[in-house]
Amino acid sequence: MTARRGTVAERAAEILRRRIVEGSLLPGEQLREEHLVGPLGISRNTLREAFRLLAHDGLLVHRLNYGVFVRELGEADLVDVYHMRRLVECGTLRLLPALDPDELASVRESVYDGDVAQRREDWRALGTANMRFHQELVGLGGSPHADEVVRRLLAELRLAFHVVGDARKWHEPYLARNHELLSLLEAGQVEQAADELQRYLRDSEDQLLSAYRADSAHERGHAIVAAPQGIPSR
Amino acid sequence: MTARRGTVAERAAEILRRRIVEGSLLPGEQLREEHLVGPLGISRNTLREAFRLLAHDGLLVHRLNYGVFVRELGEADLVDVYHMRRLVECGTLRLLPALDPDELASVRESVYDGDVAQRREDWRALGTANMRFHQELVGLGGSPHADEVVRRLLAELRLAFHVVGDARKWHEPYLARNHELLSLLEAGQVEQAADELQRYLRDSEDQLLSAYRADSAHERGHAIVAAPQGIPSR
DNA sequence: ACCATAGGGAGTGTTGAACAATGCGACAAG
DNA sequence: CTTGTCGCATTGTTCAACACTCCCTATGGT
Repeated sequence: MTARRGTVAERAAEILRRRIVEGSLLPGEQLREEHLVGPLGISRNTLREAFRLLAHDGLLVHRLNYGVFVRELGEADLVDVYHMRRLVECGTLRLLPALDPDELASVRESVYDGDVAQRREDWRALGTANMRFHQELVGLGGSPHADEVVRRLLAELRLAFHVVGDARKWHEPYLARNHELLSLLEAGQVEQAADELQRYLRDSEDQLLSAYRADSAHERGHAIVAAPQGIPSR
Repeated sequence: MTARRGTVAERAAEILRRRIVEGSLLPGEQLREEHLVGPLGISRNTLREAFRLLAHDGLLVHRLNYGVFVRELGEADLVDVYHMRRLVECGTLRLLPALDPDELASVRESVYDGDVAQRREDWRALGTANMRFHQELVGLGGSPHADEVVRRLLAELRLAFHVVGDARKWHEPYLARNHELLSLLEAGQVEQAADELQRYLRDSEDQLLSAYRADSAHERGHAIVAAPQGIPSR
């Protein structure tokens, strides 16, 4: 019947992860244990274990004795995610040794998946392919730790992408740059690839951040951010 | 009574973490639930939660339906840890903006702690101070993700240090280099500091790896190791 | 001696219910 | 508008029992 590899908690976590990534569960939303135990068909203890797995990926946050909530990414979080991505992704490329052409197979494949998605106008798939591209890029380094960190960073990023919506706008412009990065790697020019990736990530960050600011600007109607001290609020 | 902040599971995890770091629990050793539930005075579910926390830090590994074990670091793991440390620590230093002298306070303090420990010939404390030095170094970058990653890496390293024993030999030579790094930072020469840290970490890795090889050489009678071609190290 | 294979058993995985502990929010008082 | 208190909903933790899986060993065949 259902896939039976891994523990029940892992499978439950996978279901919840999908709901979060696809937007069925929105950032800030609370996940109540009693409301999920029934539909998922698992016990409370197992559900709590699934919560921990997702919290470990940064998708959920625990508030002691109050509940678990879908993580909300603030601007500072976004900046940190991109800071870390530049550190790990660019650093990995820079330290890359000469690589056989077939080592690039999985990278090439993810770019190809992006092409297909674009032709099909399947923007969600394009986003997924784009994420996988970066994952495979880091995978070239062969470092389990780096893989793990990037996996986590990309998972968090999906929270942000969902806030600003419109997957096409965010991912389509970068498909061409993925091609360019791939070409540079195939030519063995890792330094230039790293530099290009640096610009790439900075552009992506800028774009996302300005969208974030525009979004939060018209969203808060009253909550003035830093009310000047001493002045009566009305 | 006992400190009551945080959950019971977190406190239990802290106890176990200390036992692992201090060597009361050796790498490869199995932690059986029934044998720990009593002495820790907690229930099985809570203990399992503590296990998850430590597994997340890389100190324990789960084997499905078989048990949890204290993580054993192989050579490949060590290489990966240092690879990642160079990526994050050196990268952080390189991207550091001009910093106020008092931002270096905590770094200075950790170096000072190392001096004190050396005078007292408390080699365990010297090791701790050394670890904290690197943690504070990365802390200068102000990146929560980087902090978290380095915390994890250093926790794993303690496993390796315990295997080869003799804390003095591993930490004392680096105290002077900590001073040098601090001086470079105080002078605002972040690039040179990053370069020095690069050499620093490479030396540390080499030293630890050769000790590892010497150790495993007379320990294994037959099990030939397939030379781990994991991380491209140079 | 070597390899494959079928139990046995130890220990984890999961459940469900019960009780304890705590933070939140509403309401009341200054 | 702030401060303080109280009730309650929700989580934190415990406990006992059962189901399930994998490791190990012994058995049999070659």
